[in-house]
Amino acid sequence: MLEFSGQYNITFDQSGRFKLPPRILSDYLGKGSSEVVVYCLPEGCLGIYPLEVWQAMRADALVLDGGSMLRRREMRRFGALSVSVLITKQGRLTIPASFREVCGLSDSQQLLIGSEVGMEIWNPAQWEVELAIVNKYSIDKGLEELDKKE
Amino acid sequence: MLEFSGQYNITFDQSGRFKLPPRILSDYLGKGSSEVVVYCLPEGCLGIYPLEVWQAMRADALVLDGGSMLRRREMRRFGALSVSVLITKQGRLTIPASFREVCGLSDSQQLLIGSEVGMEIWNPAQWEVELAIVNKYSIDKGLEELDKKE
DNA sequence: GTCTATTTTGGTTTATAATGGAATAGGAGA
DNA sequence: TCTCCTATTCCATTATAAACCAAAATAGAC
Repeated sequence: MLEFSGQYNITFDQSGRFKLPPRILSDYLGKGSSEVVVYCLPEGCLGIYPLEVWQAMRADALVLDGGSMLRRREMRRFGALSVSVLITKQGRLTIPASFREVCGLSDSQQLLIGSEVGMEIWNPAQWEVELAIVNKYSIDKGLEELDKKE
Repeated sequence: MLEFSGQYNITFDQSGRFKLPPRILSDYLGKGSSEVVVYCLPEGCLGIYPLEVWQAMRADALVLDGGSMLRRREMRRFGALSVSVLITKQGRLTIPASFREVCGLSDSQQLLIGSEVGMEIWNPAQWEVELAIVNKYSIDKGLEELDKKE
């Protein structure tokens, strides 16, 4: 069974909550905790990761050396752009308003997109753009491979 | 549960006090003390750190050897630009007027930004600039990764 | 040194927002 | 058609934030 896959329409209510699709809900709960981390990705979407997945991402990015200001910026990036939230008994998730705004997710209708290790929330219009980029990347790669063979 | 993370709007009252969001309040109190250190950062914001965190920062930054004048300057920097304050029973924090002025935080509406080991108070306009810097850094890093793969 | 005015501090109240839960309605599958 | 699952809406409770007020402390004038 594939985890954290597929595309879903989600609807935010007035309080900034949405309901997780049942299948995705069990993907998260299957990790043993109802705590997930919401993280603003530079691509312009929100990542929703199980705590342990996020901790691994964080560890990868950690800057050990560098001046104190660089170090602070790194901590600021993760501190400011991530927050942990709990999935309620009814499978609802509340995304803080500031996080939605930063990523252009103020409308109530958004997309929930699987990314294998977690889900991402995308503005439908921005998702179109991203999908085009992703496709173009694979097509270019394919052409490149062809060129090399010839 | 992630500590000292997220973004919040805060409002200073006429006495220069603001209320800590409940979650952030418990992050500070969880360190065992209601004493925190306010420190002017060169980025143009105010850092609010648990006492022990600030002591570690200070120890890292302090130049141990070097001429006595250099040493005095270091100590002067920490002395002049930091002050300890107490969180009240009601979760309020008073920032001395001089500290707010130095960092351009005279308006009543400001931002409280997580930095993993403490919080920072930012002027909303300045935060926009900083966020752009932080994002550019991660995007550049992402492009770099793509380049390496090709 | 005492009195007064002003600022600061702590607390209370009230309005607003967030949360949790339940009920209803819609759809899919048997 | 019936049943079960899911989605959406609504409501009640709780929590939070802003404003307000009173007491205390500080500073200044006389």
